[in-house]
Amino acid sequence: MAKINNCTELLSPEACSANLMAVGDALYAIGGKWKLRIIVALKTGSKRFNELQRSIEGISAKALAAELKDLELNGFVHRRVFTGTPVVVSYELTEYSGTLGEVLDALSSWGRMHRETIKKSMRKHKNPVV
Amino acid sequence: MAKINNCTELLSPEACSANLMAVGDALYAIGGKWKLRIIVALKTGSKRFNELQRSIEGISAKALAAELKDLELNGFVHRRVFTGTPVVVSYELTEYSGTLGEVLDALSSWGRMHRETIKKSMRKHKNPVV
DNA sequence: TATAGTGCTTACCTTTTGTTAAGTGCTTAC
DNA sequence: GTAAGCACTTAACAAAAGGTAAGCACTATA
Repeated sequence: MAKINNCTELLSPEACSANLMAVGDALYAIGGKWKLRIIVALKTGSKRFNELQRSIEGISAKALAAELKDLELNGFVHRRVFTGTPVVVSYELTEYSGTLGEVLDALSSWGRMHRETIKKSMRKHKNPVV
Repeated sequence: MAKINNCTELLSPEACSANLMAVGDALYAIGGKWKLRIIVALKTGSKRFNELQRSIEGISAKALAAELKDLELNGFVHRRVFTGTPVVVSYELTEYSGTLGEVLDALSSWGRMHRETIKKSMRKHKNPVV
């Protein structure tokens, strides 16, 4: 009610366009449907291809392969091949992907909060969809 | 070198799938190419439609209109109509979009850092593209 | 002998996302 | 009188993203 909220702090136009560029850069690198999910999934430690696919609901082999290539190219993920039978390939986060810590924390805690908010507003409207 | 980095802190599988869900929820609400940029652009205060379009490089009127509708429906943006000639419509952030503060801060500071990293690695490889 | 698991790749197709260009109806500025 | 600005909307189209199903070459299991 009488709470001072962040959105009342106005940004200067210069700070705004600098932020727009920074957010644009970030989205360019880690935007899209899958990249952040893959990184989150790898936070439990290294995973093999099929293991990853099983832990990320809804991703196809094609999408996973393409995203992993991209993430490797951009230095977020390290691909390690164990020759043997069968050949095993494991993926793990690089040190650089550790710089995403704050982003991931902010995003996941916001996601949790948002889900609660939605649930509450559904109860309020007595409209229990699904 | 000997720095302890975040990515060595492993998550338990349960925490991981909870995080996957939370990040998924967040991406569902604010993912995509434009939503966060629009919110950032509105952090300078309310803006009219064409003003917004000018400040967000590359967005078309159709995309902007669609995203604004979505943002309004989900409670991030408030649409205010001033009847008169010509009719003026202004968009501003709601209090709820203030909850995205940490996400936006984390994302934009990471974006800045990432741009510097890329620039440095380009200098290192003596490959000054563009 | 057949099935499933290993890590992908390929061809084909659908869905999503986005663009451009035009138009609407009204007004003010040149 | 004509152009431009206001806030969009629509149609037609193109590009990007992503899904499905099959296949590869091999092995362990039933």
